[in-house]
Amino acid sequence: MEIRKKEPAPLLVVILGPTGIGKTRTTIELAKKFNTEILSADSRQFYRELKIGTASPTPQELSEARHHFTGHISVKDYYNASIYEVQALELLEKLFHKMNPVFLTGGSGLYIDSLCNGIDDLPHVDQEVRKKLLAAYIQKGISFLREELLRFDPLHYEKVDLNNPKRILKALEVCYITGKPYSSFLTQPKKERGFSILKIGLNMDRHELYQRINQRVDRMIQEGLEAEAKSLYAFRNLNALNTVGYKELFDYFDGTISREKAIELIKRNTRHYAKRQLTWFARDKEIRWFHPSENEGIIALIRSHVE
RNA sequence: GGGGAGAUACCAAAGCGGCCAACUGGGGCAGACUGUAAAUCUGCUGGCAUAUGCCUUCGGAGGUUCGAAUCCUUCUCUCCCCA
Repeated sequence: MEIRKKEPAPLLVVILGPTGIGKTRTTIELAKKFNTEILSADSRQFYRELKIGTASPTPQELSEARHHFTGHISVKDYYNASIYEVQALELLEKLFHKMNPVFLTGGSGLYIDSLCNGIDDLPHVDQEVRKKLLAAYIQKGISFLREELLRFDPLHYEKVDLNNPKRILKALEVCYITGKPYSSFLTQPKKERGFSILKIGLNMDRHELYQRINQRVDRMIQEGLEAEAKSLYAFRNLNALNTVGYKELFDYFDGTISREKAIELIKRNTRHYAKRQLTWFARDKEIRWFHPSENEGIIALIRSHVE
């Protein structure tokens, strides 16, 4: 029998890193070089109404390389990492027929992970159940959530952060809907993907990064972030607007804080966010780290993986 | 020139004789995180030590006291009011 040479698996190159590090620019250059396209893994650039404040790729940048998952949904839509996993996987399969590698870039660790490793299947959210739970929490406090969780899912109770209402709320939601413990839906094994993955992390000296972030916020203000936020003020209670760059300006519009204070807070909160991203990425040992200026090294590494 | 208020750790700000290495907030640092994640949550933050602990701090210098960030004297500086 003839042994056929196995088709090499297509490659997904993930360009990740903290906000403001220069992922967009770097990835566009790479996409041009490899004549391919880009998927975004930035949970806020998904929203088409959010442009300036999320540093979404500009029309000019979009014309340089084809992007996916930027502005594909509205702030009014419900979305999560699982939906993203399904959609991104579907798209990737199509793209790999025509090109290789394909780039993925963004800073949302959870979304990157759910595409790379998979995320467990959970029942769909029931808005009614969710509302009731939230109301109960607001009325009775977190101790109520803890008691409920202990009753419905003692296993998960042992593991969750009992100070974090969001975590408990999510778990209870699933318990209520299915009548089964939330933890029973959590199956550790990593999902197999039909492509290989190369993770490239971009990072630099912390002070340098923070300076870039501060400057970028000033630029956003110059580019009209305030007007953008104003136009979205009506949606301020939506989760998608619970976003750095918008929530602070909403407070300013309310008269709670000064304009200067709002800008200062945007800078600080962006810095905090960048740190959280770095903490998330730090535990992923597969990431190969580079300074954004190390183009040659990055290209060489990708080449060696594409063959 | 006269009168008053104050100087506390990176910043702001409590403490006003022992329970103070010093409340609290901010900032900074570190961390957790399987679903609206740019969200949500946690810890540390004078130095050394795994820790009991030890060492150096509350503008400077003296003093009172068993014991001071806290009381007294004095010096320096800041702020406010009247000239």
